[in-house]
Amino acid sequence: MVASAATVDGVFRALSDPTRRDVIARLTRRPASVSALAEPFDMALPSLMQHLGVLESSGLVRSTKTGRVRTYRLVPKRLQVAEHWLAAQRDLWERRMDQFESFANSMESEQ
Amino acid sequence: MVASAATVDGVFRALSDPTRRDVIARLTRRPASVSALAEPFDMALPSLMQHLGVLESSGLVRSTKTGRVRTYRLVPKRLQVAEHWLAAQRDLWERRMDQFESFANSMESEQ
DNA sequence: GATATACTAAGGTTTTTACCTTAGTGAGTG
DNA sequence: CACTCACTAAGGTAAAAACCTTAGTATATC
Repeated sequence: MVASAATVDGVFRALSDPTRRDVIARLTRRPASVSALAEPFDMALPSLMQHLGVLESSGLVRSTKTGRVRTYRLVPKRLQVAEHWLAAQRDLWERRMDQFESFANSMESEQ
Repeated sequence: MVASAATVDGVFRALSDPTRRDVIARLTRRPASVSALAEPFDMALPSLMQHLGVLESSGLVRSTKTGRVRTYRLVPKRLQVAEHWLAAQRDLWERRMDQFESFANSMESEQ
């Protein structure tokens, strides 16, 4: 389950904006309509909708329209794309630290 | 240990580019000079250096110069800024699932 | 059926990004 | 001390991002 570079790009890019992270954080709690999501921001509605577009095209969020209300919900699986990439780096880093430690230990035991 | 929005922005932004993620991945293994980092890319050196600048100003990476060689190394702690944000979302999401489950269970037991 | 509500479409501006080229500078090397 | 090597400085271009305003278009509601 290795996400393509473009997918990872999109996810990290989407998360690099504080407005969008705030939207994600709120959708983590519950689904919400466009206007509910827009309410706390001092921003024109179309601007916020652009952010929603970025989130949706990154796959972090999905929306459906019922009547005149469009409801957004989180796609938690998509957050894993970022989590996995970070976990892979951590793993490598820890291996490196282990190597370094065993090297340091072998130096010590040779004295 | 809550990172400021600007800090989180910078980290996610830095990770949103495949060239920069590749640099990070390589620095996770070992420190490297500018030219070593640039070598695999089909990109003019100054362009790659711009990426290194972005990484360094996000705090994900640190550099020191010895003689004419500048060496870059990872700052693994900075990756945690992203990990922590994601973990917080996962935590909230899981709480929500728990609530949903206990709600579903209580519905069931009322039948 | 008029009015309000919840988006959506279109298009404009400013800033930032991601590249480039060309031209240095300072540190090693023969 | 000329030359190469590893960066660095400066500045230029094209595309994308993040806002905005203004003007729709469907649903609901009275």
